[in-house]
Amino acid sequence: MVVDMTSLDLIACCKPLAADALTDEEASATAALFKALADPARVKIVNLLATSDEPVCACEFIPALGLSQATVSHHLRKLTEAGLLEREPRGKWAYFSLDREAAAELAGLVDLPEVVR
Amino acid sequence: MVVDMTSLDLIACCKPLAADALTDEEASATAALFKALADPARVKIVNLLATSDEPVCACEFIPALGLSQATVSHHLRKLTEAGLLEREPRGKWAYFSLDREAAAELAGLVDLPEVVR
DNA sequence: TGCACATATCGACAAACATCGTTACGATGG
DNA sequence: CCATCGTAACGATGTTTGTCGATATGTGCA
Repeated sequence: MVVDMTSLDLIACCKPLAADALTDEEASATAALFKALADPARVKIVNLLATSDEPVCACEFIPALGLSQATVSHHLRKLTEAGLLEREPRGKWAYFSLDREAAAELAGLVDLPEVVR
Repeated sequence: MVVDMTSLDLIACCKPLAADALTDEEASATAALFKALADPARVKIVNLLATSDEPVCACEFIPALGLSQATVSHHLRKLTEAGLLEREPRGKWAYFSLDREAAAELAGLVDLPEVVR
């Protein structure tokens, strides 16, 4: 996208923005985290895990969410890939728990007050 | 999806989940907020606004994001609809600023420590 | 009034996504 | 070893979403 910059007379409406803006990579990484939570089913999963002090069996989410086993597995995968969940196999069951560190990182992201200077 | 429930011997792997789970409406509302931020361009917009103590002209975002005017307008609309941005027309320009109240609400959402009990 | 400009909206298109039935993988228990 | 059961992966399908060019709307200015 090449723009004709031969004249400078188009700068009229406002002052330059902050110089320390997010890079493409930072913005994409942040968006990926939010994307992992951008679904009601995944919000419920995180909520259920946040209110449980013990890992939760995958089978619990199926009735709790009212979705098929395949769909629940899909959502658990998305959250795990995003780093928000930890997966712990126990025999033939899979137990999931919140990655508290990732949750803290997420909390730091939206903690704007410090960013506001 | 009708399941044969004539016997109860399938309850074996874990204990019941917390009773105070999110409702469908709560989960959807929360997901909608995250969905608004689930895009790198929108993350950048919020970041730029968070680091500016004054409203920012819409035209600033076009070079900052490297996207077309139509696309930038689309993203600003999404964020505004989600309640995260405030739109203020000034003559033929449109100025945007962060809705600090909505940002605080978002911060409260991911502030898990209290939910962890 | 009419032109120039900033922004919003429309229509279209490709990519990503949620959902599910089915199948494959692994572990348990007889 | 075989049958069973829980979970993950595959393939398909309908929906949503990001992107852009073109057009419409609306404002300021000569």
